[in-house]
Amino acid sequence: MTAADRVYAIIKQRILDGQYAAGSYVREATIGQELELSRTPIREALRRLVSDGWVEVIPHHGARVVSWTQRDVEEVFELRVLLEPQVVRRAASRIDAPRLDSLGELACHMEQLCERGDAQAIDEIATLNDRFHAELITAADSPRLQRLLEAIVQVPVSRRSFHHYSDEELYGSMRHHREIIRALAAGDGEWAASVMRAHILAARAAQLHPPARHAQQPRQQRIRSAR
Amino acid sequence: MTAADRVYAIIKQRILDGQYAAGSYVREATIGQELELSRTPIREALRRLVSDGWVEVIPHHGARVVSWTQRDVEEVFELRVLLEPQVVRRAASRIDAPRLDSLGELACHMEQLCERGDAQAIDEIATLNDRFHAELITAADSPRLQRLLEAIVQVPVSRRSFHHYSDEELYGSMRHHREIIRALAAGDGEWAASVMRAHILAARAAQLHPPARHAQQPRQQRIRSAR
DNA sequence: ATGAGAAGAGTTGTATACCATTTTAGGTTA
DNA sequence: TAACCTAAAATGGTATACAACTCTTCTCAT
Repeated sequence: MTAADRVYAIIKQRILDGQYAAGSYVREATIGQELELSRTPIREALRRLVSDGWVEVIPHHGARVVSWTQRDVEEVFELRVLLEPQVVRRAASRIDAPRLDSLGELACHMEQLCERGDAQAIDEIATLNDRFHAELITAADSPRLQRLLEAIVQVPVSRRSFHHYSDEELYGSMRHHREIIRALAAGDGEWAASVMRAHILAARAAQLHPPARHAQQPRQQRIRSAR
Repeated sequence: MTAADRVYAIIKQRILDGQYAAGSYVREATIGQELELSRTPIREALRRLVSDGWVEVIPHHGARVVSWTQRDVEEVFELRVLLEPQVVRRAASRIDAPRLDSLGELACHMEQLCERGDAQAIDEIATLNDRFHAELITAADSPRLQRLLEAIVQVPVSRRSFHHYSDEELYGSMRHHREIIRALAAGDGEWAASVMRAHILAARAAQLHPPARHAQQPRQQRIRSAR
């Protein structure tokens, strides 16, 4: 692992932690002194962060942590609604039994974590959910599709989205996972794509309209205790 | 504009021109001497070209211009079929009169060039077609959608595709342009998206199955003289 | 008081140098 | 002939010095 790799990981982590706030500048010299490195590896790390969409460079002025507006989030969901169904549409005719089993285990593990329901469990669900989608992308076997999705699905958004979920939304998400697996096992790409589309649209609804949940809170409680 | 930006643009252009053939190596030292620059900006440009998918790096050996397989072309069309309709779906509710006029002029100009039909005219059509799509993307007003399309629509493919067109396919393409404009003028995103989808699928058919044209050559001639 | 313009600080952009690593080609030896 | 060794060539990674640019601030004339 090179110094540039480490710098890349460190800066990215600090952006995720909120240590580097959106809109603030990441100074090459500052990081360099702190990590006792020259500007060269820092620059390379910053360029990679730019191409990954984490920071933007203003020529001769600096690298700024990107700010996410509501509009940005909507744009990403709009594209995910197109691309993620395509992932499973392709995967349906290409996935093999071992990977299906692997998906099943991930779904099972996520469901168990759902039962716990605490904040840490939510975090773990988010991690497993990422792996679930990553498995699907691998099964889809389309490097370009993978690249496009990696380019737009920024972890800070997807990671936090689970915390916005109501119990109903969370369990709905788990049911989607199961149904996607069934559709893939059946080799039915359109079925899988439809479920995935619903899956993404549900995520968007939870992300964009969290206040609506409050009015339904009592009903969710009933559903939760009913399981 | 920095030197690295210029190098990036120059190398990309040379790949498009065919000056740097697929599979050939882009040597840092060679470009550096030619443009009278050090390796630093060249390296930066090459890294960006790698992350944009134009070249690939063989460790310790060099940066090679990527070769396009039939599968790559299919992958790109598969993604364009998803993304380009989304462009006009968005544009339908956002486009203004001046831009509609501009699209009309481009369509008009392309149709005139169709009448000529020589190789140079085809080249000019390809250029105008690129501008047509670029106008649509601007009207769609989605930076991410634009970025994704720029990332996958490698011009060497789209540029040459028109030369594969039969007359029938070429005129069909022109009719698509007109119908897209009509749909946009009507503010009907789904109509526009459907036509665009057909537009891309037609392009794919022309690109992937050029031999099929030969059997129809006489009929095409008739159609051409019939207009 | 206000606007234009210049100077300065701060920051990035580029050149150059150094050594490590790897590949490749060529030559040597058994 | 085949295996091995060696040297050249190219990139990979980093450090350092200097050039160029941007933005701010201060001055000065109106």
